[in-house]
Amino acid sequence: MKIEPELCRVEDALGILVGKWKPIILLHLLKNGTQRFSELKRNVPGVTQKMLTKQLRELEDEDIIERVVYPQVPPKVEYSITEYGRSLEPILAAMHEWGTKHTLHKMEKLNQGSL
Amino acid sequence: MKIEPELCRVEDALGILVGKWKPIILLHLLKNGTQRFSELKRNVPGVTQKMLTKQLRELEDEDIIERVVYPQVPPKVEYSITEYGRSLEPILAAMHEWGTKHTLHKMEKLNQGSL
DNA sequence: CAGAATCCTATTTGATACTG
DNA sequence: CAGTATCAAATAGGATTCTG
Repeated sequence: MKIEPELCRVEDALGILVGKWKPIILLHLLKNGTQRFSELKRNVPGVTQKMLTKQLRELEDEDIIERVVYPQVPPKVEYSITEYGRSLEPILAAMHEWGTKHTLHKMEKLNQGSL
Repeated sequence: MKIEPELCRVEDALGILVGKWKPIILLHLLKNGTQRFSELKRNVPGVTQKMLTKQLRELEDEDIIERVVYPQVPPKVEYSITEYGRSLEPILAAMHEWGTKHTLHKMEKLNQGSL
């Protein structure tokens, strides 16, 4: 690698991924494809409607996900990853892989402390 | 890829990288090796002493960077990336690369709007 | 169903002054 | 030089209620 700190664009990707519920939202859309608001709400345990709406809007504003409203009663809104959003997948995968190892790293550290 | 949302460990890496000054701090340490507090302060434009200290401490707590204090007057404290911290480099590189493309993406979007 | 609106708490970041 | 300490501002997150 060679990233010049002055030309750093790390924040662009980071800013999009940051948000308490964004990674899990993205993973669900990546895995399951299109999902309704209520499906996401079920699949993202603990999220409130307000926060789910907010995080979805922010992802939509960045063209990472697409929002389709079906004009009917009761309302139906579907969310899906855009092609552009799918380009974040390698980053999520890399972080997930790192996190898996990180869990081990922390356990080793704890064990050292108790020896 | 195949990340099961239920087993998601994305947050581990994300949590470490999140912080207004952390990416740039890491890039400087990755590029320039060991650096003193005052050097980092110079190299990270706009950061206050308080925030620099805080972000460095958090990275240190996660074993991403190492802090070495030389017991002398005036004080001298050096920071460097740990081997473990260096394992984050591919993630930073991936985000930087994505961010570079993202800049182009945004420009295209703006151009579309003005056509 | 998929939200919008309001109110509230918690966390993050920053400005400034002080210190061994 | 490399911090601490204090206070204030900004942002993120959450609980609850209401609605087409």
